[in-house]
Amino acid sequence: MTKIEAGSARGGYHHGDLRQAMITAAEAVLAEKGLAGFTLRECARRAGVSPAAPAHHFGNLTGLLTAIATLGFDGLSDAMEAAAEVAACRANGNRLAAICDAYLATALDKPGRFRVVFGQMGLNWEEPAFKRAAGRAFGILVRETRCELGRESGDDLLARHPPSFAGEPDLAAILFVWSVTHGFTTLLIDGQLDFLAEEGGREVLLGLYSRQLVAILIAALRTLDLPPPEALANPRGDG
Amino acid sequence: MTKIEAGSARGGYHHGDLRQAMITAAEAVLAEKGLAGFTLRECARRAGVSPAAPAHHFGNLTGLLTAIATLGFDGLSDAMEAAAEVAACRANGNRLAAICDAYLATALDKPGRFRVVFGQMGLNWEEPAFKRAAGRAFGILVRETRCELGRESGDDLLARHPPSFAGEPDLAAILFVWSVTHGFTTLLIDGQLDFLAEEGGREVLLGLYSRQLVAILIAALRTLDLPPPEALANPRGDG
DNA sequence: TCGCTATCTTGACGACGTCAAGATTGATTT
DNA sequence: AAATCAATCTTGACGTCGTCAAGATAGCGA
Repeated sequence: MTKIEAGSARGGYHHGDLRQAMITAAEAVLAEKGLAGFTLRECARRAGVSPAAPAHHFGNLTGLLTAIATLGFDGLSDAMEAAAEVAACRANGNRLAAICDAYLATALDKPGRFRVVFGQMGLNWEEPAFKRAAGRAFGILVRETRCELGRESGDDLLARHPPSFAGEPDLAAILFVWSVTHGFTTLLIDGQLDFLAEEGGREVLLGLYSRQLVAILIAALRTLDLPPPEALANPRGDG
Repeated sequence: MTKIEAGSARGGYHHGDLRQAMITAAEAVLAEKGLAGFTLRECARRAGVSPAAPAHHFGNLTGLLTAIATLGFDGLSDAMEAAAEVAACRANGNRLAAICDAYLATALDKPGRFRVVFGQMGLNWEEPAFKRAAGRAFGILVRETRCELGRESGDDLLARHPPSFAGEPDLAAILFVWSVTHGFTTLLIDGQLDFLAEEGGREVLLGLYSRQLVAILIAALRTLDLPPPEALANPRGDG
């Protein structure tokens, strides 16, 4: 249960730092029971507080989930930055590949938190801290994808107000990278690939992802050398 | 509300075809309120039946969701088969690209149903009908990916008992296709890309997916010409 | 016609998120 | 130092949820 000592911080009526205690409890619940068993009342119980107390700090359940999701985006950003840094120091290391690996690793490390971020629980996208965290994570993806494509790190896409990516030539590549990474991660996390790994466990799939899928992704970005987008326009002929 | 006429089929105490009525009601609820507002009681209400009635047909909420998910997989399979058929008849049509488009289109057409299939609601994977439907959908993906790769449609991967894909050389390509498609679909459905489409709406992103992302995917499969897997082994040099 | 069994209702249980009203306390002001 | 105030937390309640046990109903075969 990992019950936080009841009424911690300051022994009595007032908790002292309930906001942090709630977040800690929430992460513990997510780690133990996953998103399915996640409950506001349970988190309040672990924080040693009545069910109505968190309302003053988070408004409602959505507020708490948004706070968790903010942590999730920040954790994702930190992991990606660290992985890119390590890869950059290694000979033949690839920053973008490292980021893709870090994305999956982060999700596997804290699946519940990942599901809060990218699930369908309805977060508060107007929360400034949350918006900032999400923008940072996406910004890393944008930067590293363009770096891999050999682009100069000219204008920061996220700095535009409003962020209009309509004419951005690299947007397709960026979303391609994100789609592969997020798609595989989601499929694996949600158990959709379990029927493939009955004997070998998840290690086989992890290796497949890290060694083959990401390799295909990187190779595709390199060999195709996408823009100008006219070169890609309708090679399928069914439009 | 689209309330089904109370106690339909046969006017009285017994409904007559409650199972189908519940599924119909469930799909209506999903279409109107989405997965968030989905409730067993609400479905029973629309079917004109008490909250405990569905238990005899579905066991519990998971059973109803599994039935919906089975429909979801079947709808996905039907859409992919039809799209592939159409693409095959067109000059320069690409079956795999058509399948990727159909995947996204199906999800956009019935987002609630899609979220039941691929969400984290906990389905009953032991249900034979559900397993069969899921296997059919995955089989289509396998078949079309191998077709695109120029493989002979030799052994049916899904026919193996148990289905061991460990040594399957095309598995990476198959999962790559699924990851791209599922990843973009999930990101779009769950609103993660909304901040990109403030002015252009979703049409811009749809066009980007259909014309560029899928094109990159197909081109990658063609140019890379993956196996033997040794050719791909560790081109990143960080393993 | 008589049961038998599947089907559906009723009533209840505990758990959930949330709200209104009241209690408590730390901080600010006088 | 005393008084005041705003923030914080509790209590109790409301409606809704999924699920269960027990009883009512009705289609169906013997």
